Amino acid sequence: MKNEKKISTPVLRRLPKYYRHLEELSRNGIEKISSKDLSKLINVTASQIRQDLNCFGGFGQQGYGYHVQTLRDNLAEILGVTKRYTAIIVGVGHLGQALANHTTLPRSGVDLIALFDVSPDVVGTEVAGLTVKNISEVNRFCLENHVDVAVLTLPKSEALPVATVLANAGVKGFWNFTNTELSFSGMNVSVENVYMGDSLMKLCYDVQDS
Amino acid sequence: MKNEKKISTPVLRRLPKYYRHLEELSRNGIEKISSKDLSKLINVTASQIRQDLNCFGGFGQQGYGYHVQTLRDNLAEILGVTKRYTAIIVGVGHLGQALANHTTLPRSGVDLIALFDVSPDVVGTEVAGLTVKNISEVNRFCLENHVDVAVLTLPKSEALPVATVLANAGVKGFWNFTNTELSFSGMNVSVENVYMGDSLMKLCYDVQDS
DNA sequence: TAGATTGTTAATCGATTAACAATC
DNA sequence: TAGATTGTTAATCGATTAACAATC
Repeated sequence: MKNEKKISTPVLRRLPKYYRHLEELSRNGIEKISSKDLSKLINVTASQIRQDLNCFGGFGQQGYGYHVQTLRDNLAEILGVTKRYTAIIVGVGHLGQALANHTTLPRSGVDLIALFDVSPDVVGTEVAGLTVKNISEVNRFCLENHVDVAVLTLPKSEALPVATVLANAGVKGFWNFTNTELSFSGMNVSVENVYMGDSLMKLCYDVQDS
Repeated sequence: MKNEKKISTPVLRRLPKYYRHLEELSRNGIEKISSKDLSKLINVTASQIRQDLNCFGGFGQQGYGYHVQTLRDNLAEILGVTKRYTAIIVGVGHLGQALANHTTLPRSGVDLIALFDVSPDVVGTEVAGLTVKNISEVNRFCLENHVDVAVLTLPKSEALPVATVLANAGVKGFWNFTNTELSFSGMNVSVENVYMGDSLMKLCYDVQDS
């Protein structure tokens, strides 16, 4: 749908960061910013910022810099944050509940429309304004409703079987907190893994001999 | 304290992944594995696995492969997972509570010893077996107790000021969930940022035109 | 016009992959 | 010994940085 030039992952991973900072600048009423000033602010070289942004076209103006609001809006557009997505959370433990109540989902344009769990202790309770459904209903739910994204916050062992069901029922993206390598051969499904434990281990490594 | 050869970040970031999989292999009673087989399992080239591991010394054996348990133990040692760390959580909202109750901390050898918050609704309540303390006590607490790591799950605006206090009180590592660029000039403090929102945006990007 | 700063090309750097000799 | 697979060097690839001409 967009510019057919393939964007590299490193570039893509930096876009949200740019967007975050531009949002803040915009909120603070800053009108323009040069790649040099932005560079200082976010710890990325000016050269890289310009290089990255130019993957998507010339958003700046020579001799002036970048118009903050315009650039922010363009990034929002590119990232697809302006679109609406629907999501379900599968596994309503502590983490699932936290994400249900967090601002992260809505801030990316993602509407939470249902939560699922196995445990009778949780099913039927209300979380983030929604009644938690039984996992047994998840397949039908996804077939009957358009679900873009599934947030996987369930036990490791259940991750792959459940995700397979969901992918077959039309779910296009998985936000995966289960520390499992998911793979859907040739199914045009996106997976974004969040390995919180890995991040903590890296921190422990850094801390241990300091 | 360890081999002085500086290890590159990309390598370091893969180690937890290796460790995770070796743990699982070990749990499943697998005794040996070749870089080739491991490669298939975790989606990293065999060449890279060997290259990475050799940063730390020869853990394998020609013609045989790697002894799973030995390699796992070595990685645990390198990552520092066998050591004990103490941690506090600052900001006991949904995410803070989730992390307090999660297995992530203990699995890296991190003991949660205190939680802090500002809100009178939360202070004094019990979370994960600990009574939430008032944030006003955090400075003294860190001076009086050895605190290795602070988990930052508080509002963005409070992140930097609070972290500065903590760093001055001897905290060596920050597991930062606040979407803020923390920086401590020349203070030998490690920061590990978890940008969950960025990850979700990347997912939205991938999903949008599929 | 002069100054600033982009867009973009070229140079550098580092990370990944390939290849193979060493060796179990 | 022959087969397998590592440890390690060399080749490739890609990403980052530097430089500068274009231009506002």
